[in-house]
Amino acid sequence: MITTRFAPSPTGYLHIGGLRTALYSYLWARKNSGRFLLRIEDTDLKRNSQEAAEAIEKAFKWVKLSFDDEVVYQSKRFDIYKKYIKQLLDEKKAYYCYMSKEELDDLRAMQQSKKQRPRYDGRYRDFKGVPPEGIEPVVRIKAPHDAVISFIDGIKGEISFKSEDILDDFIIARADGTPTYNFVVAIDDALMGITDVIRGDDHLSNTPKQIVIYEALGFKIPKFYHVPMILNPNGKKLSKRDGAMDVMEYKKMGYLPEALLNFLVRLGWSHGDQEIFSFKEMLELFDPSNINKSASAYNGEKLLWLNAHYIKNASYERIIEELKEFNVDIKDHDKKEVLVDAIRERAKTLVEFADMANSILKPPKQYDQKAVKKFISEESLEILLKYAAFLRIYDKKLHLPVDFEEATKIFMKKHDLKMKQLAQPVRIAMVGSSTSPSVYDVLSIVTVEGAIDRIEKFIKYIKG
RNA sequence: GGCCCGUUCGUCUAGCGGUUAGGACUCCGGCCUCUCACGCCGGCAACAGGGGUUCGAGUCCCCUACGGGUCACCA
Repeated sequence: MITTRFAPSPTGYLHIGGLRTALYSYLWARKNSGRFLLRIEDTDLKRNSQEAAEAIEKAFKWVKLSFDDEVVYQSKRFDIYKKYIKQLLDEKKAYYCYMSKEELDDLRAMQQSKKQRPRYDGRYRDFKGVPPEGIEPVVRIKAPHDAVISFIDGIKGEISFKSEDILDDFIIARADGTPTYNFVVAIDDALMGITDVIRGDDHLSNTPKQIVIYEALGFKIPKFYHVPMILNPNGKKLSKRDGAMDVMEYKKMGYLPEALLNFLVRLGWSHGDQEIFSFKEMLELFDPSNINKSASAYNGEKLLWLNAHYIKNASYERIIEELKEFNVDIKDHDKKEVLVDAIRERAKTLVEFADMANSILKPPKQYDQKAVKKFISEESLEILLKYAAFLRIYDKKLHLPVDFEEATKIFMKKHDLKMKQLAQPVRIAMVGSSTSPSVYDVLSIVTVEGAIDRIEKFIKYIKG
């Protein structure tokens, strides 16, 4: 069975890079009928994690990714880590180091001045003497000396490090007794039964350290997949300054979660030429072995296009429900289907959708001056007046867009008018601008009574 | 700086020794049309550079350049 995990440190929100690796982990586990777990990496007691963890879970709820089992908080597992620290100490695989922070800093400074790689010199590795007074020791692990640590990365292939290049006897427990990151990650991944670790490739160089822990403790080493980072549109590292790092921001901006997920799954992964993936298809087709080796730049245009696609194809119920979040409630409107269909082809986000809906639902507060100048004349006002009178006669028979279309054709024929001559003035009177969905759709939603009101109001405005 | 990883249109990518290097987004034309969109048709646009290996290289190897990651008693 495959078990994967998402292990964020609680920084306050879930960002899109995190969501992507989480999605990959989720897909891979669920595709194989395995488990997908959440672990909060909050060993640094200075930070508060409860709120952050809740924010993260809220974001996952929005995109409908779910976790198995209980959420694991590292801050609640210190007893477990202590046990393993003791074990390593007892087995002489780790040792107390009494070097003070100042001494360490001095050592590092000296090494750097000699252009050497800063590293612990192992002075307490085989220390047998009397420990210095007044120093709380840290615990260091005995890292192998002349070894090559290599593993097969599921994305990048074989990766190997020489221990002399990257390893020293790194700290596994701080002076205050709390364990450090690379130590707890290895322990938790092992104890939680994680078989496949899918994470950002910024962790690539942590991997050999974690392998040292796995080996010291006799744990089975999982399969690693190091996913390349997401870059901003300029090809630089994605940061808060690029905006919309927080997944929940996308909700506020009117994105559908399936669009975000589709966007993210395709960023760095592909299945031939396919662009659109339903959740079911992702589950069927995803395989981490064809994740790209190189970083991908974030391209908002494509996300917008995907969002438009999902809006176009969403059910009425879905859109009506989503629109409530943006203060548009058309659940009881008798022309709600006409309205949704009129807008779904035009709106790229739910925010735009709501704006467009309001522009039809509510009488215009102002009229676009350019449009008025271009399309409104004495003659067109005359036409509008006649059209209003005409609509009044047909009143009871006009409901659906086709009703308006048929009636309007009669009107145009009677007055020898072209569609263009009528449509633009009507449009301006209805919504205040020269762009909108089909006038028949608008008329149907506005109703005859509303249309007459708007025409009268518009004429009053022009004359007045 | 050491170590590690990467490099196909502007962007996301297909390609797994023989292709007119394909698709998608963006952009530009055209069609449709009551406007705006949608849709449809068409177009612009790429193998970082240099050496090898091979009958043949975007695909394999090496070097260079460029980009990124990482080197904590942070995670």
